[in-house]
Amino acid sequence: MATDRETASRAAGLRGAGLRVTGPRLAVLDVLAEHPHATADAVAEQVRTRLGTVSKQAIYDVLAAFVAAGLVRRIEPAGSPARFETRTADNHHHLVCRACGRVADVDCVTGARPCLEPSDDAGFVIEEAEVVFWGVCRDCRSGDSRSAGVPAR
Amino acid sequence: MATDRETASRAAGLRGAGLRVTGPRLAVLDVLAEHPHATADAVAEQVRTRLGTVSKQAIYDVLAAFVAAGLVRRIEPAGSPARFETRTADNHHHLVCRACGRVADVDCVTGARPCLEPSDDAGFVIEEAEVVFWGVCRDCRSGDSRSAGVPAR
DNA sequence: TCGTTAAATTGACTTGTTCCAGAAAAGGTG
DNA sequence: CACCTTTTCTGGAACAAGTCAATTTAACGA
Repeated sequence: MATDRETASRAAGLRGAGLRVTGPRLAVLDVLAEHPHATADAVAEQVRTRLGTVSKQAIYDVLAAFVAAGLVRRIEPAGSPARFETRTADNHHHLVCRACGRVADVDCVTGARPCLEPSDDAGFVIEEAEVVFWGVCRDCRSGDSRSAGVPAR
Repeated sequence: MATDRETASRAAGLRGAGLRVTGPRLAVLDVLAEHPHATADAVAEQVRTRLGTVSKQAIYDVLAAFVAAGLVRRIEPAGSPARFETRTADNHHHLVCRACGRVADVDCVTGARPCLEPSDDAGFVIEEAEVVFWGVCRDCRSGDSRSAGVPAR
């Protein structure tokens, strides 16, 4: 749950991005601050613990608006539903657990976007390099299975 | 369409992987040789031009068997259905067009897998680093829209 | 406080993929 | 060649994630 201070700063952020300030929007930002890399479903669930009934559509709309406004970044590791995070300023990358789907952030090795250049661009104009490190997290190695998180497909 | 020679070598490859040699399997390999990065749907369509009726399930079964045997690699760029390619030996990467979804290969800059190491592994054991370069391909920049390929979502 | 317009609601729908069952057809082995 | 097993078939049903469309509700500037 957010403090008044946090809420005020989020509301300002929304206005700054030209978006109206509404309960669902503040709640989504709050949820993402607490649970980075949450799926749309997980966001909906958490928003509902704060506000009561909120439609699935509202969640998708809010997330889409945030992504369009650059307030939220959407990542979509293979075999996982889309995940959302508020860390957008830097061009960081992700570690994804093959067993449980857990996602962790890694700072970009080189700093500025696109951070990596292809050896041959095949005529493409490159905007961004996305790096995903696939592996197995600590919990899935030791406890094996039934660890927290969504199982990978 | 494959030459007899190609077909023979593919059949040998299947046997080597402990898989039976069947029409649909050879056809899928043939299609993937001609159309790297094809989606399951596109593979099905092309296989049907070669063999007539082939069920969607057969295609999914064949692709899954190939992926399990390491003969085919499955990639899943955000916003696109899964795509399949036969280039599995090297750890190369991909360029994806944000406008039309087209995928192109890029050789790995560093060579051996995992080719990149995270600055902090957060307790994960890293197996592989996947790099996706997002950009806009030549056709989508010039002709704009209606270029070949599947439009990105 | 009012009107404009963005946002939320509801519920059906699409897409990509998987699973299921039983029957038919191949492949490889002896 | 005959047999056993794997693979494929038809066809459907189910799935999860996400989208569309029409209507109602609410934010915020005038």
